[in-house]
Parts: sequence; C-alpha cells; structure tokens
Amino acid sequence: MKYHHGNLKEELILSARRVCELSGHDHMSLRSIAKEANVSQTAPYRHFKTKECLLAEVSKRGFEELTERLRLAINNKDGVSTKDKFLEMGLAYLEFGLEKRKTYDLMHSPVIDKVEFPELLDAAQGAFEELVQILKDLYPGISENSLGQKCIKFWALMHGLVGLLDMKIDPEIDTNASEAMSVVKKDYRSFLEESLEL
Amino acid sequence: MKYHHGNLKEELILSARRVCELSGHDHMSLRSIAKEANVSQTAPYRHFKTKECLLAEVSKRGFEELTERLRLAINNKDGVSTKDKFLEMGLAYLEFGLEKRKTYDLMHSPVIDKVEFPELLDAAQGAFEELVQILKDLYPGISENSLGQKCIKFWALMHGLVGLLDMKIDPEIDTNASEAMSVVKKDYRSFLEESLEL
DNA sequence: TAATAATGTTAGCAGCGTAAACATAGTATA
DNA sequence: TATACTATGTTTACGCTGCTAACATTATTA
Repeated sequence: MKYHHGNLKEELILSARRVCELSGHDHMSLRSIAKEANVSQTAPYRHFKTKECLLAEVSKRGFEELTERLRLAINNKDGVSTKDKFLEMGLAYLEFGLEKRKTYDLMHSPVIDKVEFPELLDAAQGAFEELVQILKDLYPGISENSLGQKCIKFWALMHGLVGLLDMKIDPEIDTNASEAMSVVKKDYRSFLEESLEL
Repeated sequence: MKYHHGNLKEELILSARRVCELSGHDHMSLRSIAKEANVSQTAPYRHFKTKECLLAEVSKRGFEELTERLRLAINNKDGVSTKDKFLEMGLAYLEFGLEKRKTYDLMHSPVIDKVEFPELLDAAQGAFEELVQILKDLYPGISENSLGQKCIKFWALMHGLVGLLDMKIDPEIDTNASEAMSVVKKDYRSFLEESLEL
C-alpha cells in the first residue's frame, strides 16, 4: 500500500457519485466517502477545500452526463426528422432524471450555491445549449424572444415532469394526482408531443 | 418564566418556519430552533418524534398556504372569466414559489419522505385539487384522460418555472439562459397565456 | 543533495440528532 | 383533599459530522 495514492481526487469523486446515487446527497458524509476510497477522514481536504466543493464536482459531472445524453439522442440520426429528434431529446432528459434521480436532486439542490462554482454553471449551461440548438433547427429564423420562451417552456416542463413522475403517490388516497401521473407514464412521447405542440 | 410553556408545539413550528425561510432547510438545526423558542435543546422531542417530523409539519404548512393562495386567486371574482381566473392561479403559484423560495424548496426536497407523512400528502393533494377544479371549469365535459394531461402539464410548467426563474445567472457568461429568463420575467402573464394555449 | 512542495495521517474541536434519566407541573381518581 | 399518573420541561451524554492544526511521508526542483 503506497502512502501516496496517486489518483485520489478522481477516486473521491467516483466514490462520492456512487454514494450520492445510492443514498442521496443529504446522507453523504465526507467521512463515508473517504472510507469508500480507503483513505483517512481528512484526506479529501487535500483535494477539496470543503465538502460543498466535492458536491459541486459531483453535480458538475451530472450536468456533463446529461449534456452527453441529450447530444446522443440527436446525433447521427440522419433519417430522423428534427421534430422527432427534439422529442427524443425530451425523452433523454426524462430518462436521465428518473434513472439518476438522486444525482438529479443534487444538481438542483440549494445546498450548492452555483454562483460560487463557475465550472458548474458552465456545465449546466452546456446542457441548456443543446436544447437551444435543436430548437433553432426546429424553428429556423425564430426570433430571439420566441426562442427564449420556447426554451424556458421546454426546460420547465421537463424539470417539472421529472419531479412529478418520480412522486410515489398512494393510489388509494390520491386518486386525481396518481391518475394524471399514470396517464403520462403510459406514454411519455405522445404526452410530450401534445404538450409541446408539435 | 413558567416551567411549562403551554403552547410550545405551535411556537416551535413558527420558529422552524422562520428559520427555514431565513436560512434554508439545510441550515436548520433542531437546537437552533429550540433556542429561538427559548427552550432546552431536547424540548422539541416532547412534541416531535424526530427532526424530520418537525420539517414535515413546516412543509405541510407550506402546502396549506399555497392552497390558500391558489384559492384566493380565484374566489370572489365574479366578473372575471374562467380563463383569467386560471391565469391568476398560475401567477399565484409562481408568486408563492418565488416569495417563499426556501420553504418551497423544503416542500419539494427529498429530505422528507412524504409517504411517511399522510397529512403532508393530504396537504399537497389539497393544492393539486384547486388546479383540478379550475381546469374542470375551464374545460367542461373534458375526459378524465385529457384532464390528467392538462393538470400535469400545468403543474410541471409551474414547478419548473419556479426553479428556473429563481436561478441567479450571470448575464455575462450565460447569455442564452438569462435572456430567456428575462423574457419570462418581463411578463409572466403573456408567457403563461401562450404556454398554456389559452 | 538539500530544500521545498504535495499529499497523506492522527488528534481534537464544536455542532449536530437523539436517547436516557431526572424535575416539575397539571390532571384524574381515591 | 391527598395521591397517583401523565404531560412536558431540563440535564447529561453518546456517536457522528465538517473541519483545523500538527505531523509524516513522498515527489519535485534548485
């Protein structure tokens, strides 16, 4: 066992991501992350000034993965219409949000003050840019104003949907909400199509 | 100073709500809440089994206030069209979310497992019912299926908007997103109108 | 080769949620 | 009215947390 790990920073980030997606960001302790990486409790402080800095890195990686997924949903799809690519992007967003739910929560949690982490802001912006681009393709010559409205509408709808779709509601006591939910879950695609007016 | 406070439970809830909206739920300690109420650190345990139970109560009050606001937006508005009442409800939702942002965060935070607090679920359901009712009025004879879709769409859009509108984005580095944001902020109402296809 | 910087460990602080033991006040029953 | 019981407060203490300071080891560089 070497005294100097050599790749501890990256190892800690990986451990943190694992712990996050497993237990949720409110159950992540620096000590448990350090233990996962087989180092002392204070070793992380050589690579991250505070716990928040490590969480910010985890969040950043989340946005990068999201961006990657959005990109994958539309790249190398020559025969596919722009409209369909746009829908695929929406699905990709929902899938990321539901599959990596706990990480998604961290990414949107107020525990990290994004303003203090420019790189995190950049990563979030990167995902947003994917949306802007496909919408520009979908509506060529659209005004900046209308484009802005459409971006917000799409983003808000997606973000809201992730939150709602993941809610575990007892069908017995919450008839209206859970019915509405199952309507959407049954077929994301037709719901998106209708909601986004395509 | 009496040994028995007499109204400590309610006092603790009020303190907790104050601390929450002031500092955010991730900076709320039971001890600080107890101190605010001028009682010992463990006094809250006579009224709440765990910290989470107190947070759940704060969250519940939040949903009750939200419901109240949604109701106020449409009640006693005889000369106003159903469509306009619906829009007012949307605005009321946004206003609550932005004014009581930290409480709103708690209400949607995974730190409270809603399934374990039926009363909290009821309170959330209450707010949702307000929406269901106005949508039924707006689209008389609408199918359960379509109603469900419209509910989700509205709720998701509102929830997403609160999150996005509150983001503090540096205009210098985040041109697209902040432009889109200012488009919406400039006039919630016309944005809503357009997005909800009214 | 010697100084310095980088990166690890150990020890210890204050704050946290919570449980246990105890104190006091209000209520019900004899 | 006296006494038991219950409700509601306090004190003390435990283990976990984020974090700092002091120290140990290795890598780099003059």
